[in-house]
Parts: sequence; structure tokens; C-alpha cells
Amino acid sequence: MPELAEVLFYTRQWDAGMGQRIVRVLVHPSARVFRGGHVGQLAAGLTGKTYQRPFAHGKNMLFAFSGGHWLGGHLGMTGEMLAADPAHTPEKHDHLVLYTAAAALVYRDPRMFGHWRYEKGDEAPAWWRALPPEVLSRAFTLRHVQHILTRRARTPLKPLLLDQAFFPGIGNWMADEVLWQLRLHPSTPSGACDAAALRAAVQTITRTAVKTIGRDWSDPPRSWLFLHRWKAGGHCPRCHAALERGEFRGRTACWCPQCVLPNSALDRRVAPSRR
DNA sequence: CATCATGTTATAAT
DNA sequence: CATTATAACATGAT
Repeated sequence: MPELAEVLFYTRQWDAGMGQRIVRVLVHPSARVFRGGHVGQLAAGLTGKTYQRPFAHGKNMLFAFSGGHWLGGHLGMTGEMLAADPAHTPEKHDHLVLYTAAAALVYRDPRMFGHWRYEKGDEAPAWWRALPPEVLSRAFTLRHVQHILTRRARTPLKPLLLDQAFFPGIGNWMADEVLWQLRLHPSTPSGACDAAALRAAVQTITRTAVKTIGRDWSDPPRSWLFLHRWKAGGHCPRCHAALERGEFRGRTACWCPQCVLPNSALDRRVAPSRR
């Protein structure tokens, strides 16, 4: 599920255990989502510590515990966080459960594409501090976006938007939403895209998603592509034309063939880069 | 039974 | 070297 706003929502599900002591740590026997990490150290390190607070950055999560203990997480495709009853009995796909007196903090993930790491240190781990500028941060300047579009001028916009090094937190549905709102075809060469317009669309869509999905899992506006893009047979909420679906770099894209601007390059053989 | 899925990454091929 | 395609990961929903 999880893109930026969903990730933010999930990090907050553990708020029920904020300020609480971890009395017991339970790790799924397969330990698959820990990717070879030392789960014994994780369990021993977090037991007795206090859960302090969550951080979200794009699709990455970081949880701070007292004494300089950190838990980094990524939800993959089907990862989910929830707070359960303190007496929670782990279910089939519960990979990590932190028990406190107030709540059991659960990480659940059927497909196990998510991953978790534990570390100890006075400040947030190096990998966290090295993450690229967030799309709603000050550092996500027009110049920055211009630089990306120039550097990757021939790359189609859809895969560019999915690149976490450039647009952290943007996933498949948000990328389709951005392109649809800009009336751009997913194959539009990045160099042909206006940086200011792209930046504005990415930021307003992110802000609205954070205020709806991120806040209480409510749906973003019905006028968005969001609700209509999921399955084949959907219709454009703007012009009611049948939506089109296709594959780009292994991911499904959905767009409105009617709304797409005529000058947004549909044909990749057409010479792309300019400026 | 076959297909598809809101993600990432290693490896192969160009 | 940079870019792109493909497979792989593992499970559940349709």
C-alpha cells in the first residue's frame, strides 16, 4: 500500500505506545523482514527501553527509543503498522511486536517485502541522514527539480517520478495522479516537462494526501484520479473517457487518453530533449 | 487455475 | 559508464 501519506499514517499507529516501556519484544520465527540483521541484538537492545517517537521520510520510517536505540523500517508492498491490545497474540504475518503496558505495537506484512533494521547510536543512523530532500522540504527547490529534469531529460516522466532518489515517497498512484493532473502522458520525456509545474503538482498532491490519508486514512478528493485508477474499466473523473492502462518499466500506469495534452510526447521516437 | 498488486534490488543486456 | 529490461522476492485478492 504504502506511499508517503500512508507511511506517515502508519508511523503514527504506534503512538499508542509512546512514552511506554517495552516489556517484551517478539520476532517472527522466519525473521525474513530483518534481512540477516541480528534479531537477538534487536530484542535485547529494545527490551526495557522507552518508545520515544516516530519519524517518516518518504517511504522510510525511523523509530526512536531511549538510550540511543533506533529502529528503521520500510513497509515494502504490504507492510502495515498497528497498535493492538497489550495481550495481543501474534498472527500469521506479525513479524515484530513490541509489548508495552498500554498497547502491543505490531508490524504486519504478508508479502514480506518490507525490511527493518536496528541500530544503536547517539544520533539518527547515517543512512537516515543521507536520504534525499523531501518533496515538502525547503531543500526541494525549483532549481533542484530543474536539475533533475535536465539531468534525466530523456527518461520518461513516470519512472522518473518513481525514483526515490529524486521524489522520495512518490509511488505508483501518486505518480499517476501527478501526471494526470498535469495532463501529461506517462511517457513524456522529462526534459519536456516544466519544472515549476511539476514541483507544484507534486507538492499540492502530497499536501492533500497527507491531510486526508495521512491524517485519518480518509480518501483524497473524488475529483482526483486516485479512486478511479485501480482496476481496468475506470473512467476519467474529469472527462469520463475510459482510462487507459499500460506498463512502464515493469509498473502499471493509468492515464486518460482524452485529457492528455496533444503536445505531451506520446511517441518515444520523437526527438525528446530540448531547452 | 491464471493474473495482478500502492516496492525494491540484483543481474543481464544494450 | 549509463540506461533499461527482466527476474526475483512471497502472498492474497479477483
